Amino acid sequence: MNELEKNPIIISTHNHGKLYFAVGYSKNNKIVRIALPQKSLEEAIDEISKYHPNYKLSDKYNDTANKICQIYHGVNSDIELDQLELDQNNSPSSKTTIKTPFERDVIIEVAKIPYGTVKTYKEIAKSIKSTAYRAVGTAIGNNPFPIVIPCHRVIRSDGKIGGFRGGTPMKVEILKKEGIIIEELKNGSRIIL
DNA sequence: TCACTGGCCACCT
DNA sequence: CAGGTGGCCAGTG
Repeated sequence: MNELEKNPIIISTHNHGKLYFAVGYSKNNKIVRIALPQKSLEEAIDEISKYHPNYKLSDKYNDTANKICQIYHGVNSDIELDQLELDQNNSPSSKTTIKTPFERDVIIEVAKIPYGTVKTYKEIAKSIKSTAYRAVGTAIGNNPFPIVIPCHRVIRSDGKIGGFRGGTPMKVEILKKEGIIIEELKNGSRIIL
């Protein structure tokens, strides 16, 4: 048990229409986890508390939660990487934010994808000098910072959308809001490059 | 150590 | 284009 384990994280939330957003902060002012939008406040909080059961609610970081909401809705904005806790040694929970160097490399690479553009899982793998395409997908699936780390901008090599923790439809929705043209096919949607 | 499991890829009908 | 198959490779238990 490290010292941080005793300290609760702080969860702030934001509501927009029927969607609830939540963000978890460690004591040293770093984001440790972000929740994809949920249909209720409880669910949004739970998305974070299940990884960090020791938490307190606060409005301290409501502005961040609001910003995450805006990014979700296609506003071209970003949150600096240094606001995120990317060091697995600093995790306030035994369920760490980023578990391995591989995951960290993937997350950092995905962070570089500009607004309104996409990259493939294969390209991400190549960028980090790896051929582990599938592992890249898994790592992105475990991304603790959805929306802020734009995992929705990573698609399959054949142009199809690929998976998303919040469901492929949500991924499609965010991409459309960023201005990406998507054609509907019988067996799923496809990006028009 | 071993057997699985994936937000995948390439190739084949 | 739509399915199916084998092959990858990092994590997990």
